Amino acid sequence: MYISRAYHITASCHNAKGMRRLGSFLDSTETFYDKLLKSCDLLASLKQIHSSLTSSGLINQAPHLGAQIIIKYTKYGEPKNARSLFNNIHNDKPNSFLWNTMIRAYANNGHCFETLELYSLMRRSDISLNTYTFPFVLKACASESLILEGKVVHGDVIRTGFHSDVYVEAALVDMYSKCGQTNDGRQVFDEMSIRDLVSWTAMITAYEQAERPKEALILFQKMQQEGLLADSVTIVSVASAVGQLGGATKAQAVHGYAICNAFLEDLSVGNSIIAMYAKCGNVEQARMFFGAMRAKDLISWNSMLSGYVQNGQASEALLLFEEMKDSECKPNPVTALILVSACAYLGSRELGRKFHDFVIGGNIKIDATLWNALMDMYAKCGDLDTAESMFNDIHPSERNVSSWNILISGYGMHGHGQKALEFFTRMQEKGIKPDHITFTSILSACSHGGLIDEGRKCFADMSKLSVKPEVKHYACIVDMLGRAGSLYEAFDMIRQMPLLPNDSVWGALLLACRIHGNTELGEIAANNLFQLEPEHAGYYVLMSNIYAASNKWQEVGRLRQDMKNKGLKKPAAFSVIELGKEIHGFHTADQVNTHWKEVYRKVEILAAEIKMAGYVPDLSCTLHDVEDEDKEQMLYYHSEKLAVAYGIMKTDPEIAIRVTKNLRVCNDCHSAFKFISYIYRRKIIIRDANRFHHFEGGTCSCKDYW
DNA sequence: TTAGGGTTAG
Repeated sequence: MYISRAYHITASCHNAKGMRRLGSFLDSTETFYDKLLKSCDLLASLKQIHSSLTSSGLINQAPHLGAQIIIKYTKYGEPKNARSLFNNIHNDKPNSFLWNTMIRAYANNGHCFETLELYSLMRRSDISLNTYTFPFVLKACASESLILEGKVVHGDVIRTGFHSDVYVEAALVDMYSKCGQTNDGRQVFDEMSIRDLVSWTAMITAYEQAERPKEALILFQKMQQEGLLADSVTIVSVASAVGQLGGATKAQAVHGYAICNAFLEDLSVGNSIIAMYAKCGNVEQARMFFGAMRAKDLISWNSMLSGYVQNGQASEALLLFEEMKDSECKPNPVTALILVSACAYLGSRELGRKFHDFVIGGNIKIDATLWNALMDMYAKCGDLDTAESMFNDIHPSERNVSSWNILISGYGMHGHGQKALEFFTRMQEKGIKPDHITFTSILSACSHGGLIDEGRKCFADMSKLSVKPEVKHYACIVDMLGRAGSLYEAFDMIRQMPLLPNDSVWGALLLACRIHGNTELGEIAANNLFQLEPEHAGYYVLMSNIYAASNKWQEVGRLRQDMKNKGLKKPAAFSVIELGKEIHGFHTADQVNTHWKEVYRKVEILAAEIKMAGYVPDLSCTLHDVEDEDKEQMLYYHSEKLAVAYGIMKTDPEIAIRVTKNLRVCNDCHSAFKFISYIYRRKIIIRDANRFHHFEGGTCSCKDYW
């Protein structure tokens, strides 16, 4: 209708009055189209409006209308239509606005390379770049971590004299940060003459993303000292930084700050608080907060699920997922990723398969990350055949370093050190460069598989492949040497390491001293550990074990008193056995499990049988200063023995018994299971911490038990 | 005559 009126008016436009009528009609037409475009949310309607504007010629006279169509086309997944419209608009004068609009549409919808291509055309044309151009282009560089292109744009910013614009500067800080060049971002930030809230937040976020939470929080303090008040975006980053740093008081303070400033109305703040509490280890507080939230979105659910898994409460995550199914939020690939890792943590192949089916049935898109997570789950659950066949299903060009790492780590943790080494060699032959995770996995594989010389060689390879050894790599090599009995070589390694040894390094040495009964080095390791981790009960228990094994009961008593004074409790051992779809758990000396009496009887019968076959109880595996007969009795009721006994009672002989323990399997149980696997001709698979022990025919796959 | 920079699960 408007268009036919336009022709009518144009036809009568032969005097001044007619011209005025035309002018006011065009104005009202523009307003009309403007409103129409703002409310348009259908591609078909958009195409109609586009066609009307083109046939009326208005498209060339009102660039802001063309701009809206360009933005909407790109948003609706039609960037080609947007670009063709952009190419066909003919303005009398060069129009930076339209160029910026097209660049912005590309950048905001993930078309990074098109953004840069158009920017490059713009630079070479006579269209002038302005302060609006750069933030879009920098965003595109940031999204793909294109640091070289980002630096070229930075050069352009300086050359064109727009380096003092507060928007451009914030975008530069963000670009450097997202490209991993935090210090360069800081330099831009320091050279700014005016810093507003967004620039401060960009820099705080940069430190948080670079896992430099201390610097993020120092900057946050400084910002407040300069009189700027945080907004909800700032608080999200601050909450993440506190989560990385840990600390209950700080977390409470951030939560309080959010309440006082009414930031909790913003869902992203609430979500970041869930993650913050969970990362600080306060999963109960996270759950309370989550439960009290009036509105929850998918990220709230995923944050809580992930919080449980991070804190080793994978079963809680699975229970929460049941609640999620009744909510309005539908699981996405991130939910699947979290749940698959929960199954991996539990070592439950049954559950893992269930989730794999759920992912397929629920049409959840499996990307490379989720595929790798599924592979990892199968590997951790001991199903290496499925893991390897999934690996083979990935197109060779799409196998990334993580895919290789998962297999190396999978074979390694199951005691197949040689197989892990084969994959380590193969990945290099295929031109994939091992990273720090590859080396942690391969060193651990050598340790678990008793391949000491190969392990030494891999450690030496690190510098050849320019991977700098980190503290965790030293922990692996100390563990490997220590378990193999080269205690003094391990100790020398610690003394010579160029980094400060942490608790895992000294912990590896302490464990080795426990294995090989070395009180002297054990005390050195323990004293370091008591300084580094005074609240960690496990180290006191290990040292007590060393003393107990050499009958130093006075020292055992002293350590126990220490623990008592500090309010530390020996971590409770817990073992889980999966029987079909049921999961049964046992504590040490469990008298709570409904079947405990019959399980005790079975365990006593087992003990008598294996003794006849030559099993000798390792009495050093109990802490107590009691008669040997009582000690032996105590050994029987270790959680893993109860779980295995239950498995023998309840499963068919051809089925493998799969038990997962939260702490390391004790030496006595390790030896007992060899005998049980022999006498009962049963396959027994025990998972402790991050290693598996496959018992069959009287032997174990691992070579790192004494 | 219209446009711009910093945020949460993985």
